[in-house]
Amino acid sequence: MNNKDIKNIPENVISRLPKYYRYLQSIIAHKEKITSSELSKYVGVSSSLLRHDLHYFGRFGNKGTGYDVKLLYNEICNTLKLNKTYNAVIIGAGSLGSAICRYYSTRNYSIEIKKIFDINPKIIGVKINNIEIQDIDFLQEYLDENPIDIGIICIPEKVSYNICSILTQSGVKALWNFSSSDVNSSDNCVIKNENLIDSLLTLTYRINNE
Amino acid sequence: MNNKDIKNIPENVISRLPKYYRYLQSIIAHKEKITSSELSKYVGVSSSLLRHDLHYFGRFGNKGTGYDVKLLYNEICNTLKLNKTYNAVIIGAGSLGSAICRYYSTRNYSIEIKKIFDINPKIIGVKINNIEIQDIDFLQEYLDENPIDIGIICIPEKVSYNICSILTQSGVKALWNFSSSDVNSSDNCVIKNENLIDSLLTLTYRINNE
DNA sequence: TAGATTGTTAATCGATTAACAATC
DNA sequence: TAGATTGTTAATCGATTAACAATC
Repeated sequence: MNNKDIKNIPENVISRLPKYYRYLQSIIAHKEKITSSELSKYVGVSSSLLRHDLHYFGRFGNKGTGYDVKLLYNEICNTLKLNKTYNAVIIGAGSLGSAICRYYSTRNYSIEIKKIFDINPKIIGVKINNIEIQDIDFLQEYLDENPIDIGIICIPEKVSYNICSILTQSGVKALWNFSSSDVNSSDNCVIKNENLIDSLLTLTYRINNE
Repeated sequence: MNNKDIKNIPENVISRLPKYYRYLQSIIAHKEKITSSELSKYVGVSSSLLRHDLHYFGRFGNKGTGYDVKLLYNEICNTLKLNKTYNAVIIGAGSLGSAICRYYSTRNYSIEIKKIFDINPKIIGVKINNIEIQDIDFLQEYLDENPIDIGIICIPEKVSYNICSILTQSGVKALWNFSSSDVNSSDNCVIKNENLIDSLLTLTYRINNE
């Protein structure tokens, strides 16, 4: 397997890697080996699919005995590129923005929240877990001087379009969008729309039909 | 198409309906007709897929002219069962629980947040958008007396397992789980795991490989 | 060695796209 | 009527599962 093929890996495969990763993380301290059927059971996929997924990236197991937990954990870590730190800013210090700020600033998940930006003068200067809320008017200036990888959008849909343009045009590599209107994908920026309303609406369907 | 077939509709189809629904909602006041190719463009699918999706539920269009916006909106509304109100409780009044409470109590999305439960005595009795925070010790009692459809889990993974059992055994029909450990699916309860860490970890992969 | 489990290909299953007859 | 667009089936594409040789 060489790097040229990396681009062709299906989204579905990528989306399962964090599940494997998190389970391995949770057992790494007290378990040395794990088989594909054990690991797959915890994640809720077939062992065949798990092995098929890993096969995109290399050969990490031992025939007969399974996988070394530490080794497989590190391999998935490398694959997901979690060895470096990603700088992020949150746009919007409302309750959702604050919640996400608290969530990630207290965990160690290779993302570092550098600033929160908001439009409300009353809260500018306030700190959330030692991260300062700054005036949104200084966003452009801040981005010009600081390399930011990820923009986390927690503002209403009506104002999010302009802000997203500023972010993508300033070289931000990914947008994680919690506003209720989807951001269209663009060539130079990875977009992940996290629409909580859509998610809830499928729940109401399933309540009635399962 | 008869109701017996309803159970066999693919998840993928269901997950696109809210996207159609939201776009129709946004134009319902100023647009009367829409074609499959217009609507599909906004949602980011092919027109063929859109028509194929709708075909699972019936025939709502007019050959030659497309779909009546109001009519299609209402049909999707019916399909997703959004005509009734779903009672919900939030477990955990931390920043994420509070954020979700504010989000849904100020919007009109067929879900009604009835109570928030928390373990912290300092905030019990406090109201968020007129919804009271109540002692988690009274959860069982509350559920015995009030029919709740949806439980929204915003507490750490370590305590979420017990709470989820209480909820499912008390007849709650769906769990919307924001804790960082997945809840396993069960026969009598619809589970939707909304793992924000997994979502972020796929973003780091895509930043490096797209 | 015997037993177990991976890595890998082929078979199956399901989802999307293409095509076009029906018809407004 | 002529043009446009749906509804619907068949064709294609992609994802999952099954199977088993390789081998620890």
